[in-house]
Amino acid sequence: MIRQDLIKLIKEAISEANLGSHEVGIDRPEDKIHGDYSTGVALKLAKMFKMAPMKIAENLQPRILRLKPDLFSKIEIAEPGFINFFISPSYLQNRVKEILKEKEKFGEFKLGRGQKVNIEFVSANPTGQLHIGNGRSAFAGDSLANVLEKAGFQVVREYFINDAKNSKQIMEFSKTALGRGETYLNDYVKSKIDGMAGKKNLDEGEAGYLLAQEVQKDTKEFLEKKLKIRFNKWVSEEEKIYRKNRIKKILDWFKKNNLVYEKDGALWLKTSQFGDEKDWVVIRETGEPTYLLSDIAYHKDKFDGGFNRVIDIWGADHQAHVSKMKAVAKMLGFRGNLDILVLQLVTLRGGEKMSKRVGNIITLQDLVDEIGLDVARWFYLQKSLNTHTEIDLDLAKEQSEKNPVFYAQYAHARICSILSKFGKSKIQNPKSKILKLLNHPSELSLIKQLIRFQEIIEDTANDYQIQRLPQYATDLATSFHQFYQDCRVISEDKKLTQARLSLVLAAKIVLGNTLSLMGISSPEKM
RNA sequence: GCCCCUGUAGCUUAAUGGAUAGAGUGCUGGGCUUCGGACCCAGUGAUGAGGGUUCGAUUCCUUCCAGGGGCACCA
Repeated sequence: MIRQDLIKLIKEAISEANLGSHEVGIDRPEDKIHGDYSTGVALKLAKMFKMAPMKIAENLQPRILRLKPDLFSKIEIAEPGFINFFISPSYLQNRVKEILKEKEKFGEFKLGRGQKVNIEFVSANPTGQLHIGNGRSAFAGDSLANVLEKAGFQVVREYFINDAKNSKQIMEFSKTALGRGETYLNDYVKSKIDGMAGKKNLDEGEAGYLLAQEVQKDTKEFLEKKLKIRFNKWVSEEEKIYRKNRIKKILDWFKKNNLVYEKDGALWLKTSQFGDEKDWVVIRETGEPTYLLSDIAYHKDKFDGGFNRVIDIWGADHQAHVSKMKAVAKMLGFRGNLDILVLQLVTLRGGEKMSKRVGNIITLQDLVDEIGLDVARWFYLQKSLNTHTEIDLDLAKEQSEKNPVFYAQYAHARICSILSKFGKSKIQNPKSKILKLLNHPSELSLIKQLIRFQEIIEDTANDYQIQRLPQYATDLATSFHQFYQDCRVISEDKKLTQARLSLVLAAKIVLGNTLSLMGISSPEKM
């Protein structure tokens, strides 16, 4: 990958110049006159060595160029001490060959090689249909998992089902199931209860549990069939945590290690000794375990699973739970990273919080039916996860004609149209000599955009900022549309036609890859 | 009261401490005898307020203002 190559070269040059070793940051300047890539490392070194930054940049510039002259068309120095890299056309032209060779594997790399990631998302309470808030977790989690896989991680996608019979939630759900209460009751739940006729004589925990199973069956089908999101692992709290005595085991371990104490008739966990602000109750006065305890028992399994990263995607209402689990991870001696993503709220235009407990809900299904899966996924992904987002259903639908998703898809359809017009079978494998013909600025900037795909994967796998994907898809589509405008692909010039077809094919591969990471279709026609 | 997230063009928003803050939408004006005009090009227009750190701050620190979320022996 070019960015990693650059970092390596710059580090070599720094050490050659006896300036020690230093972290090197690479930027992608917005203005083309500052090159394709740049570094401000001379400015940093200047401070350390108390030297003029321009002097350092002037020292490094020829060294870097000498290390790999073919990579650059030039390297410039700019005030107050930037080193700007201009990538040579021949390097870029050869990347087209690389993309065509690697096809859908292009962009995969070894960042995560040999590393395992567990990512848990959605995990909605099994007391009703998914709502528009769950959509954020579903789409963000799915895309993030896709990116991590692309980055070489072995990824386990997990869904936790909150269905313990002795939980208050399922108890309440039982009352509703048996007609003794109205918690969680709505038309959908009512239809599920009606379907359970004949099982009226169940005890309270059992009735809610069975009803939850019915709901969960629908949710699973909705996720897999309609949203096309797959999970590797479905963990039922009732079956995996309670039936297998996980609670008792973890409790015994806490007791043995003196991590719990009794107070006011309840049992408290010493989370404050591990960085949390206070201790929390794990066993109630009534003798029942709290949600925290069962969540600990659940996470213990994840922590013991040999994962380098455990990622939890939670709604904003779980924010207070973050510091607890972080403390617990330390307590249990988890050596990997526990990354908890707290998603900010998705609300309606009116501002009412989406909840199964109030009426007037909009389900995720309704939303997807209304605006389409592709538009919905793009809509959710394009905003930073920690921004509170407001959905105006009418507006989302109204704007769908102008949604950027169509802009990106249109580029893909155009590509397919060109390829089929020429005849796919007549496209030859590109030779370097032919690819040298790709010299138009629009051709070269399209290639630059294509190889950026690897950087997108790397950055997103590290910082989880998935809004980068739709952003990139838009940038890539723009580069393609510009190229299309400036460079006629199929022409009398047979060699140039072949060269440009190769580039078009490469664009199809990368754009298709990007859309598929987002779970968005790549139409051949629109 | 304490903790978390957010405040950027009219609207929706982007930006690992980098150079002239980037898009979409809106509005104004241009562009196809030829591969899809759902396109391209140009113009318009923004960092809530004040301090601080830095060669450089949308980004880090701090005070304030505004919105949202959380602070349970709920999940």
